[in-house]
Amino acid sequence: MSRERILVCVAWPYANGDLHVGHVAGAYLPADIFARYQRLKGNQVVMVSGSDAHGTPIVVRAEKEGKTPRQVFEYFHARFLETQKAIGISYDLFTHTDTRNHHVIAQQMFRRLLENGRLFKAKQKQLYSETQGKFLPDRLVEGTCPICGYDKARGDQCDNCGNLLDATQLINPRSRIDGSTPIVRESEHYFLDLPAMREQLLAYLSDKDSYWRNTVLDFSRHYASTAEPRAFTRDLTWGIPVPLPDAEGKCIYVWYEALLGYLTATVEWAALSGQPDAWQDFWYTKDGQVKIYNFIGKDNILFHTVLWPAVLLGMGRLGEPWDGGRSGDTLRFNLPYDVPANQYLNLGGQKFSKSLGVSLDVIDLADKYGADPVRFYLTSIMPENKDADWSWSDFAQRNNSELLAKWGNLVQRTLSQIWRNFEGRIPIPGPFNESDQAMLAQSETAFNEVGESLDAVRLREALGKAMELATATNQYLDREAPWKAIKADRARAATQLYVAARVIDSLSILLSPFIPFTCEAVRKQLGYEAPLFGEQIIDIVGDESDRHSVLRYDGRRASGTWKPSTLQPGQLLSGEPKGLVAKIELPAA
RNA sequence: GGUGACGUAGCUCAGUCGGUAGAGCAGGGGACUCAUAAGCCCUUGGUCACUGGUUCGAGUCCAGUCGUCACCA
Repeated sequence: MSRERILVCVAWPYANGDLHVGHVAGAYLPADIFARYQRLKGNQVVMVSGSDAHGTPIVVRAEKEGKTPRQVFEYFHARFLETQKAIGISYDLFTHTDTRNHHVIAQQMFRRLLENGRLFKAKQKQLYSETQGKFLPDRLVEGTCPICGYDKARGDQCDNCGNLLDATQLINPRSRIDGSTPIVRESEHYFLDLPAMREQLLAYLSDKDSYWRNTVLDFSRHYASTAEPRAFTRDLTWGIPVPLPDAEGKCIYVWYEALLGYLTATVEWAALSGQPDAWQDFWYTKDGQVKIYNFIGKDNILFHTVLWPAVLLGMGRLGEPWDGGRSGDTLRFNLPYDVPANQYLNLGGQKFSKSLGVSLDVIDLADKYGADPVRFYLTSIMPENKDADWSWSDFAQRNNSELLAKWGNLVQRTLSQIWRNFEGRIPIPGPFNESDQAMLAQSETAFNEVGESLDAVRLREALGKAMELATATNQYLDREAPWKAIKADRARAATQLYVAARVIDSLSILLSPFIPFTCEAVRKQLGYEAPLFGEQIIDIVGDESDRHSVLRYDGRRASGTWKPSTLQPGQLLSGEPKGLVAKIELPAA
């Protein structure tokens, strides 16, 4: 198997509120499962994301709380780091969009698109506040909805009828800051020339039928074929300034610079790794061995399947300062290989909503129940094809009857017999009979079968296949009954328990992308020293004017490989086996 | 309003090229006892959202209706 390069790009959380399990189920967890699997396969994996630091909602929140936008985003950024570490999302780099690196490259992106004729200037009508002397962002205006008549519609959307609006459509508009009446004024902006790129985009989408999700592809094609120009800049105070002398007060539209984060985070990762050019292996190399995956929620599909490819195509090749002087005219960026977008996770039938208090704090859950029970449940209901719903009783039930009863108990019953009867050492097996061989063979083919589902990013299915092997192992034990054999034929019992332990060893790999903490613990019990995966570290990087905290992955000690167990007879267990998974008892509702 | 997706057992989901529905969990029964009363064996559950159409035959194709969701206007 040749070594592939896999770039796992994960949606950038917007730093104006905490993460909830919906975010985790939708993007971060699937990305992590996939990245862990690819690492086990021996591929070169880089997984990047970061906090989206700019934009109006952060400014609004800051004004409300009497803080600066920077204080707001830094507060949430720090919490994002803790949250994702707690739930075990193994980013190679989780950074943010207010770094010097990101600013520099974002402005370069703008210049490249302009030079390549992909941006053009046009006038746009916007609401302007005379009392404040600035253009008002759409969501800072309210007025009467022209569609339903609701009198508190926001400039971007009416909360009553749900229709999206243009602020200039509002009847009797007023500023949400001071209540004054804004006037309509023209503002000049840059637009991304999507019509000019329709053909190129459709060509990009033309060979995805065999593996893209059907919720993603048709939708994207339709949009690509009809796409109109889209604003690329905004009148904003908190963002990355348009790098032109006549563009005072204008910033790059937050959406685009956040997308660019996939590239800039890879660049930053490379620099932090001491191989400043290594990012090019992922974004430039055209050897057919690079695959870029974008893990996102369904609301972001078009941005990733159409707009981001358009930007990448539009940049064509890179100029200074990040191409190392190596790029030629024919080079262009690699585009996303797959965009396995998930649907939404709801909570008790309701959408997650910070303002309505419909939320589940991830750190809380991880503290209370452990990361793996949460990961296990979220994977088994992962909204791959349709919206899913978090249910507390289902969470407890799946934990107790599947994670604990099937997997945890399998480990416990096997290891405790070994501990008690074989002095805590993996027993030395005799000859394998047909039943033993079938059991071992099943555990070996499971690597292909589970791997096939993981490669196709069908994670629920992959977990299901791995759990089938756990069931088969329980069946093997019941069939063989080593607790009986131990009385009559100790050598036979040794073989049976060896086989079971070896399959458990394999299972600890097969399940590890999903429930890494539990699997690491099993391996420790089995007597292994080296961990399967590396460690996540919260780190402070950058020089004085660019200091920022990030989440990194240190994979130096990682030893896991996606291969069947070769468990050594005689290996000493680490101690008396004790339960891996706690039972979840919910208070009666 | 436009585009697209989804709606299958109490719950979570499979159903490939159309041939009167499957799994796991829950529920019911049983034999065992190594194990966190877990595991194993057997088993009860479905007008496949609705209405029409094509077909010898449709969960599976077509049209429409309803419901849910996302994006776009």
